[in-house]
Amino acid sequence: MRVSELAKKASVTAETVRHYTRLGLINAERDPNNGYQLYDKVGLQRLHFIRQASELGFSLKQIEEIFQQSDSGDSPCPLVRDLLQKKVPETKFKIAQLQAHLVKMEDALAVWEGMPNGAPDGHSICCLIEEWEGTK
Amino acid sequence: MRVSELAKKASVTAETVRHYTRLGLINAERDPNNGYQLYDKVGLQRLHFIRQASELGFSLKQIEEIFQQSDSGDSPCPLVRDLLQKKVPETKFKIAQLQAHLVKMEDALAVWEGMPNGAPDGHSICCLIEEWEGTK
DNA sequence: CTTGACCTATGTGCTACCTATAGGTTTTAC
DNA sequence: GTAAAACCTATAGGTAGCACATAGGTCAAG
Repeated sequence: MRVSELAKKASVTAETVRHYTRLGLINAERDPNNGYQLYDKVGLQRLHFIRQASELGFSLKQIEEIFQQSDSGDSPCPLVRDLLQKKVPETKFKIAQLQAHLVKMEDALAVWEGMPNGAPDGHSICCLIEEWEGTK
Repeated sequence: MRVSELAKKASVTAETVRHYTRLGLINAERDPNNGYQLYDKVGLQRLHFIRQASELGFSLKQIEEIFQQSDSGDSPCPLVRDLLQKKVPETKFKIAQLQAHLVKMEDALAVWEGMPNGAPDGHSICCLIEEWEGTK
């Protein structure tokens, strides 16, 4: 099958399929007549896999590593477990950061509630930000 | 003062200062002798502002808009309020997504707890991911 | 035989910088 | 006085994961 057909089956754009193909994550053969990319079942399987793994937060680079493992005959499962276990605390950290971030924003908005809009006087840019000390 | 000195005062790298300068967020004069960038108090003030605003989640593009407002003599404060108010729900959404993400990962790890590492058999890549249907 | 849907490769854009290259300048130390 | 260390410059390319635009070739239907 060709890019569009494969793309539809996995609910992604044809560009995405080409992107993965360029990165070597999916193999394709060339139609000798017109140079079109031709994909098979394995391509579809890999595409599904990529999507699943992406959803779990794996980067395309990590997915490439996983493929390399399995292509070279080793079980990638331990690698996958390992990667995921590292990702959990990372994600927790990101969430904590965003939440701190959110608090800062809501805090700033609350503090600004009673403050006037300063006209630019050549000394300050926006009093709202400059007089906000950062709530730690 | 020169890049490095300015950078130190704001605890950023010299490259970051150059980046902001290239984007036109900070103005610098040239030393006619050697072509070095020379910054003044205003540059430092702007740099501090950029960092504060970044911490609040503003993009450099938005910061540029804020500067344009204040440079053209208008108070940027309403713009700042507006931008921040839009940012709050966006951040909440991102947090929710990451949390859903986290749940997926922990879920997967829990399910995999009792599963064996499949050796690649030419049909599956990593049973852990493939047999994981996505917890919706 | 033309139209429209499909395919190709290449290159650019997005964010906020970081790193590398290759070279000129200034300061410090001996 | 000079040589090394520390500093500066510009340009280009890398990062993640595609989306989009360009310019063109291919193919099925009417």
